[in-house]
Amino acid sequence: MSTKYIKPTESELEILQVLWEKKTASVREVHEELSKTKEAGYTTTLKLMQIMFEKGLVKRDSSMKTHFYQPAVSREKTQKHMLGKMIDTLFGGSSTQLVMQALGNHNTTPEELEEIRKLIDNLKKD
Amino acid sequence: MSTKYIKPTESELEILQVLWEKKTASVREVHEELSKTKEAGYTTTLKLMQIMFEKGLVKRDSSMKTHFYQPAVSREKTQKHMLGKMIDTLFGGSSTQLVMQALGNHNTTPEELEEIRKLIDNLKKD
DNA sequence: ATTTGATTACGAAATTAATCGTATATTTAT
DNA sequence: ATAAATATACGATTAATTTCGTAATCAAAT
Repeated sequence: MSTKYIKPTESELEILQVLWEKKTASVREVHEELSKTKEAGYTTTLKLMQIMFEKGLVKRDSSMKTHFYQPAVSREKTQKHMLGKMIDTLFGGSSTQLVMQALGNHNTTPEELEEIRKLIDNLKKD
Repeated sequence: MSTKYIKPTESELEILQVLWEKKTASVREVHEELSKTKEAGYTTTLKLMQIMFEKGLVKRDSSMKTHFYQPAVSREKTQKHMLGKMIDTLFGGSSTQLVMQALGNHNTTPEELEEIRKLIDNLKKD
């Protein structure tokens, strides 16, 4: 049952992001959301979501006139894949380098730092 | 002097990776390196590097028959951009989430963990 | 019933990215 | 000098992604 990984394209990721957030949404809703930051026609969003359905990136309930879509791939799994790829192609395989870069450049609150430190302590136990 | 950021494509990134590593290289050298993991013709690599030159992603010395190429964008700046984008579109804007995911999924040696911990301690001081 | 509005389906154009073949030039070896 | 090997230039093709127009369908309002 090795469902092979389907790599979402740039635009598909934007749509997935909305779906991960809303859990369920119509094309209209997704489109409204995307329109906040992007310029594109309604049918473009529709078409993309139809393609995503064919690819198996989203599920949909088409029992009503307005179809409702849900993500069919988890955010976590997608994160993991893309992170891995990024570590490979941009950080020479070193996740540490990535972590250092991420922590260094983006501001993180002391609370978050503490959380990460706890995780490190836990990892060290193995 | 705001040189606008040029986003490398997937293939361009692979080439940049080689150049960042080697500092300077001919098309042949880059191609050999890519061939270890990828199947593509020599002229494909050549063409890509020519396009990258036009875009300003690489510099080149064409005073000899064999041209020598160098990266024209820094690894750090590229990492920063792509990381930022990824944090936005995939981790809901939380760099902490990305760090946790990276540390959790990819195996990191105790030494590296220690290094990260030190960084965290330093960041906390501010 | 008929019109109006919203929705999906679908094909095709437009754009961007990647691949490759062929011509031409340059260097090296014979 | 000539042939062989190696480079670049460049156009063309293919492939992948994104965009959109138009028709068909359905629901709601008149």
